[in-house]
Amino acid sequence: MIRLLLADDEGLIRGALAALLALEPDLTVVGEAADSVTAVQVALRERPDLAVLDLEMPPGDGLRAATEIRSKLGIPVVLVTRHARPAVLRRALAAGVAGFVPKTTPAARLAEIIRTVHSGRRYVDPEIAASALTEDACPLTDRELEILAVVRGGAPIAEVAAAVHLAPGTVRNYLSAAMAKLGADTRHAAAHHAWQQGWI
Amino acid sequence: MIRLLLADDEGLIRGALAALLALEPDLTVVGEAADSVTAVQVALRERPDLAVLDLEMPPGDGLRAATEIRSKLGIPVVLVTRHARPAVLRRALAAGVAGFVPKTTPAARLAEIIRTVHSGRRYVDPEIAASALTEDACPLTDRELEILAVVRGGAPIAEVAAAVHLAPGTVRNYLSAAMAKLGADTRHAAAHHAWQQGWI
DNA sequence: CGGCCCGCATGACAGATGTCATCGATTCCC
DNA sequence: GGGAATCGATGACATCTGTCATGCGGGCCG
Repeated sequence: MIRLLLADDEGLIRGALAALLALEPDLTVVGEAADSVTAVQVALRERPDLAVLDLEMPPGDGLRAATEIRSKLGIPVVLVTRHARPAVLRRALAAGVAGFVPKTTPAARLAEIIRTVHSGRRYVDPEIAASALTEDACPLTDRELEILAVVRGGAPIAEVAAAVHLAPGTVRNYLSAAMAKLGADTRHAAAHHAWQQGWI
Repeated sequence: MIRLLLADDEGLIRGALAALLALEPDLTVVGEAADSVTAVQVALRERPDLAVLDLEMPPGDGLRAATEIRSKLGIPVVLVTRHARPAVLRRALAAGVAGFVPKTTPAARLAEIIRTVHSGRRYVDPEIAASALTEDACPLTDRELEILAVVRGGAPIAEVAAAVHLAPGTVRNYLSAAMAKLGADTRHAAAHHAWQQGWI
């Protein structure tokens, strides 16, 4: 019997996934959580064999919870996400996640994936993995990404500069470089693009 | 026995919801679809008693499918959405949707809601309904919304003007008005805000 | 009819933004 | 130590953007 922790901020989805997994005789959900902080707490209390986490989960994201659960309990983590892009996959694997499942995956496959991961192997969505190998990596530097992340909310440059502790002129330089690399006309278009690619 | 159509573009969610609903003895899923066009086709073929549709579903959105299914089959539609804001609720109700369920709803409630709607009554998430009554309506005009929708992708003003067939100066005027109403510093912040509120 | 409001457009102007050349400080490597 | 590379910053300049005042035409209502 594989004991699972299930975390997703959307109650309907969390409950539906629980119902789906309850159909499997060898799986049992021993804990649920609606945010990443609770997820870690419940994991420490229930000591599940494996954790299934939604990536899009406040506060921050599920990746932090995944890292923490892995370091504190040493159990494998399966990450479920709607935003399945190569860059996201890279970050997830870097964080030591054992399973990477887009929400477009057929529901019937989830149980097998969980068993695969529980047995010590890894599972990565083949389509995303293929893209990750063929697609170019993100051409942006860390600073450029950091700045674009702030820009995404629509903030004017002065605010961005304050947020990242840089001079406004410097921010404009970084944005100029990022826009050139991305072929974007405005910093907002660049931020939009970077987000769609999963870079920020 | 209530015969259901289930449409959601995310296979994992669709399958999980099917598993959840299959637990109820009086509910049966007779058709599934992964996009709004297929949803209408399947509905016409299977003639379900009720349709459960995800709002965020390509192409366009689930609202179009909801309207079409209602007009062609006359059956009640339950709309499930992640983006539950008062403005979205208003649009859904205007389209004749009988049930409005945020994805944060506890999973256990979905079956009751479906029964309620099937019996001819309506169900609207109480929290969203309360906000819809107390919150101010959208202060933006149709043109302002149309323009903000184009702006959201990060396009420069010239492109926006071309997209909506207006002079660039006029676009700036509309944006200026919208930004004033929304208290935003830039058109991008305004577009971001309008989207968060579900206005575009 | 005449006034009035509204949608659309224009022009002018200040301030924000994108581009570019350059410079100081730090680090790394030979 | 010298030199190259990198990061952060500055200043100048052309453009783009946001604001405001204004004008034109078409409905609407008294």
